[in-house]
This record gives sequence, structure tokens and C-alpha cells, in this order.
Amino acid sequence: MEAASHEEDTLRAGELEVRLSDGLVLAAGRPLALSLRELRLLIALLERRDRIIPREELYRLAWGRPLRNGDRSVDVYVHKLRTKLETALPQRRFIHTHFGFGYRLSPELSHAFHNPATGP
Amino acid sequence: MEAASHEEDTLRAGELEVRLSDGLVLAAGRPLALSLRELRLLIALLERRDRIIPREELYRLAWGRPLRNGDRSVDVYVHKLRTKLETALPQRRFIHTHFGFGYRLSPELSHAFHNPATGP
DNA sequence: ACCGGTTGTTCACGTGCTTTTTACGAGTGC
DNA sequence: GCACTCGTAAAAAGCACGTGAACAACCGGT
Repeated sequence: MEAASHEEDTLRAGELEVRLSDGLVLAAGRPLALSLRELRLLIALLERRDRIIPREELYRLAWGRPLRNGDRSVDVYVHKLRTKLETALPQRRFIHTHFGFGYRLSPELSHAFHNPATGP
Repeated sequence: MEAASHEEDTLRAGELEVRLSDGLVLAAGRPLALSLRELRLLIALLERRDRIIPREELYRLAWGRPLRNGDRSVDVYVHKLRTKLETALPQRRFIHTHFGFGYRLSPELSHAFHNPATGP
């Protein structure tokens, strides 16, 4: 039951993969360059995937201190993460906003890929 | 024998599911985006499912203050909830009107899916 | 120590969503 | 028919979120 190499400390979602031991992030097999804050935020989201996480909790987990009133850092870094994830894996939407509640990470398919010919 | 994760703080009705812990709403497994008021109204209805709830009580539960005379907010938000629920789960009718008394939530099957050819 | 590039923080503005309120028409029961 | 209740759309105001950019702090290499 220990045949796997480093599977135990690896978080996955869709074709996204994060090795906690060395902090390596793979998107469909390719390395994805993230900054420290981006990585810690992504890990916080992955460890609670499919659940809504309030900003206060995300900030505590990724920054290690309580969120101050009016601080928008989480929004800014969610945006940075989204940009990189969308560039690396355009077919997925990972981070979902729950208005008034917080964010949720789930590897859902982008409902793009509509037929653009018969637009409105 | 209590291996389940967070089943205890989850309200269900038909294929509808509300996790009280994080406020996530699932309709047939898919996340359903609700606003804060919509969620609190839905929870109030679910906690008294199959019973008729007067507007005054629904307002107190979802808004946290007494209903003022002439306020139609409950009706407006019941309509918003109905719209979203019907979009997500067309085969069910959840919120039922009891004229002069209030609303009741029960996951009944829509007797739609009639043959539309022989309409009245 | 200097320089260039990267990262983290904060601010500002626009946009869209939420909530409240009003209005009017349709439905219901007497 | 009449009075009341409910469904629904929409205007108006407020607020949360998305986003770009400026600035400072940090870091490695020379």
C-alpha cells in the first residue's frame, strides 16, 4: 500500500496537479510557474475543493494572519491565479465566485465551445 | 458507523441539497448559485418542509426582522427562487402557494410533460 | 553596491449583481 | 362584480467583485 512514489502528498483537480513536497505545479503535465502566494492560495482552495470558502479563511490559510477590514488581496490573487490557470488549461474553469460568500474550486468544463456560427 | 462527512448539516428535498456548513446548494449534484436572501429563504422553507409557513414567519427567518405592512419582499424572492429551481430541476415543483396563508415547500413532480399537441 | 526583473501590496475605477420598492395585471373567493 | 391576494416585471440605489496599474519590497547576478 506504499507502492506509489509521492502520490500521497499530491493534490489533483482535473488535469491540475500540485505536489506538496516540493511545490511543483503541473497543468496537463507541464510545469506551471506560480509565485509563493499564488501557490499557497491554490493549495488552500484545493484542500477544500467543491466547498465555498470565505475570504477570511482563505486569507488566514494563504497569508497566515487574519484578514484586515477592506483588504482586497484575496480578490487580486484569485484573479492572478485564474489568469494563469486559464492560460494553461482553457477548457476548464476552476475558481468560481459565490457572491457574498467566497470562492469555490471545482474543475468544471468551460461551457464555451458553443457553435459560433449561429450566434444571436 | 458515523463515517459520513458533513451529512448531518445538510438539508435535502428531492434532488435538492443545501449544506449549512458552507452554504453550498446542489441541484442534482450541480452547484446552484443563490444570493444570500435566496439562500436564507430556501433554508427557512426547507427546515419546515411540507408545512405551510406564513409570510410573517418567512420574513422573520430570512430577513431577521418583523415584516412591515405592505412589504412584498417574500413574494418577490419566492418568485426568484422558483425561477432558479425550475431552471435547475424542471421536473419538480418545490414551492407551493396557499392562498391567504403562506407558502409550503414540498418536492412534488411537475405534471408537465403533457402532450403539447392537444392543448386546451 | 548597482541594476533589472519578479513579487507583494494597495488604490482606483468600472461593471455587474443584489436588494428594495413600486406598479400593474391576473387569479381567487365571497 | 368586488375586494383582496398573488405573480411578475422593472426601476432605483447600494454594494461586491473584476481588473489594471502604480509603488514598494525583495532577490539574484554582476
